[in-house]
Amino acid sequence: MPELPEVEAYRSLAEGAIGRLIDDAVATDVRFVRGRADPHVLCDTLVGAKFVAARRHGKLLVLDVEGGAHLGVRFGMTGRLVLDGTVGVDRLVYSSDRIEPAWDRFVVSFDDGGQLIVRDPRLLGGVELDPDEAALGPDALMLTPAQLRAALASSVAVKARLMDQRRLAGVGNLIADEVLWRAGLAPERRAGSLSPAELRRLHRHLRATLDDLVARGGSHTGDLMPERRLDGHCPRDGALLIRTRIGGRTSWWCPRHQH
DNA sequence: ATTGTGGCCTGCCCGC
DNA sequence: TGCGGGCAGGCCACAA
Repeated sequence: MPELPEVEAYRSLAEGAIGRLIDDAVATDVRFVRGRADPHVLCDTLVGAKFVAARRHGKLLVLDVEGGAHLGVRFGMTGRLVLDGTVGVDRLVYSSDRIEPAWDRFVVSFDDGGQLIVRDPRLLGGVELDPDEAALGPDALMLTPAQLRAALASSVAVKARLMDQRRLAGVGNLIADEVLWRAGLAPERRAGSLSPAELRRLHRHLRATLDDLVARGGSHTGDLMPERRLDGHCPRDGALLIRTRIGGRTSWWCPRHQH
């Protein structure tokens, strides 16, 4: 599902929309428009303007609009970005590869005939005018060791804390499992109980894993991913993986080397 | 303030 | 062959 690597790919794709005159914007399903702004106001803000930048903050894509407005795009777990017919990410776990016109929830048309489309079979994603970026923690890809330590100052399970977008932004369920597996830390560990050495290890693995998965092209390309299933075994030591529920999410981890 | 829980949304897969 | 139930998880509203 779209975690940081997918949204980074979407951001890169969206750079191709910068500087082009927008002559139409349509929210085909009003439920896809989030936040306080009226759908018509949001669309009217775009028409006649241009995007001037494509940024990413965690899993939030922000398209800066000429004149000072910001268009926030969230992808939920099944959302795709399409620019001029090019899909941002080839394969999306848990989503469908079929093409249904009804799944095009938000369509921006340019005067050159091209289109920027947010496609989402389910409506878990959405677009929002001037999203509250301050509510998001520091981006996981730029996180310093001190910021990680601050984000984990809690008695909550370390995995739940890693996925809390207000503490650090960009880590979802699959990447949280992958990072903790690589770092050898049990997801159930209290976040605040990590020793300085463990914090350092986790920080290194977080950065390395994100770089790795961005390069490989998706959050589902982790080494643990193929074994996140019934009867799955640890790719490192062969132990039978444990399945538990942490922070409301299914978690797979190795009881032999994750402590 | 912090933390936990349930609901939203719907394609897909499994068992009957 | 069709059908219904359960599952997937990002995000938000709400409760304690």
